[in-house]
Amino acid sequence: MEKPLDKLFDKFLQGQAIFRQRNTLRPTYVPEDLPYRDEQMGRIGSILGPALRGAPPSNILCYGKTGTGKTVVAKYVLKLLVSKAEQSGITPPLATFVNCRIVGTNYRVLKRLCDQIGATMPDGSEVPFTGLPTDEIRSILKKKLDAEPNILVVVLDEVDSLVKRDVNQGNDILYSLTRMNSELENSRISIIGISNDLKFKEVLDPRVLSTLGEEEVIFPPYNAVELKGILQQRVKIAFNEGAISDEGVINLVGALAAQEHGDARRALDLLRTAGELAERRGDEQVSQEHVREAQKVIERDTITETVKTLPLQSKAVLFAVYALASEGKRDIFTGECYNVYTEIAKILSIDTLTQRRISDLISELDMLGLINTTVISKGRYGRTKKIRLAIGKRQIGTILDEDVRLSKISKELLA
DNA sequence: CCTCCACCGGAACGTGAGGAGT
DNA sequence: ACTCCTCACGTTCCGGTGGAGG
Repeated sequence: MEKPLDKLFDKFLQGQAIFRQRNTLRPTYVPEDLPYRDEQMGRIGSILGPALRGAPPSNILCYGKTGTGKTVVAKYVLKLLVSKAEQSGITPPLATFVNCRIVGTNYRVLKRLCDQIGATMPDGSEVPFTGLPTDEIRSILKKKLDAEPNILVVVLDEVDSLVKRDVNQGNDILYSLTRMNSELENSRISIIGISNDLKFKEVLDPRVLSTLGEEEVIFPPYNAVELKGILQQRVKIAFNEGAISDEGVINLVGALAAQEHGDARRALDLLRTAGELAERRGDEQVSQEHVREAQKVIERDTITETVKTLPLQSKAVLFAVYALASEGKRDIFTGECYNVYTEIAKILSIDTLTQRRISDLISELDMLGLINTTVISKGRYGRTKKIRLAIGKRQIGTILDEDVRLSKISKELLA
């Protein structure tokens, strides 16, 4: 126990730790330069450029899957724009950033904007979290903006989640923001919407779309070569020299992430986890072995997370599958699963749902990748779904056991 | 070739919680 | 305080179906 720890601390003392700047591998980090996104940066830059001359830029919609650099490019260009304006002695545009997945409502979006541009209540205090009519906070924002000529650039990250949560409300927010322009005398607002969902446009109100979607910028996924380039760049700043054992490590990370539809965030996450793993073990270098291990860790973590956050009914269904699998059954049919589920529900004293509903829950578990199902016909003996656990029994068992309600019955049932 | 099992999965409807408007 | 909507979650009802066995 003492020895490896001793060794580990020694490493830190000698400054031989693996990381130089771990934070540069986190998704929030904006690097000095962004490879392979010249085209997108160019587009956004040329659209925002007029802001330097005091002219309002068009609104922009950015599309692309997760980890394709949308957010980071937006941040990067804005940062540059602001600093350029400052250098030239021009009032810089007000750059604000709102993540719509976290800040989910009309009011809170406005509140965030007020905070970021320093709009306050008439008495100078901060805008309250709640309690004001939405109209009022809107006019506070307007007043502050119009006090002097400003250009406000609003980045709405993950706008699609806004509309997904509530189509009407989402459209309302966007509509009220775009419309605010015509109510302002001195200032202008321009919006950069960022969306993961390519179909996002379809559910958008046409009035909103016509103003919001003036310009569109597409972010394609990175391919394996590009991912490798990005990794190489980050490795230089994130890790100490020689901390990566060989070229193969980066290639492997790149290849694994490329399989995940070119998600750079995943790639960097994988690299960081691999580094942390190596560090924790007191190894001097990150090897391919660490990367593979890290892949497993990440996978396991996401599975654990999805199972944990499952509603109790779904857990009960999963438990039923697990119980049957533990009895050595490889293939489980809906009927059997339902019977066991009924037992479990009884013991848990929760409502016993109908088979129809359970059938849907089973499909959901399939979508989440926790089980695999195929519809098969057993001829004379009917048509049903063949269910299999998609993950290790051991892992499912331990996670389900963490739920107090289920851990009680696991003994009862297996007895 | 037909039958008929045991479920699939679509559709319409019921219910209660939570928000927005008034 | 009140009504009106919308949603998520469930239920009921039911037509549909691949293929083993007659």
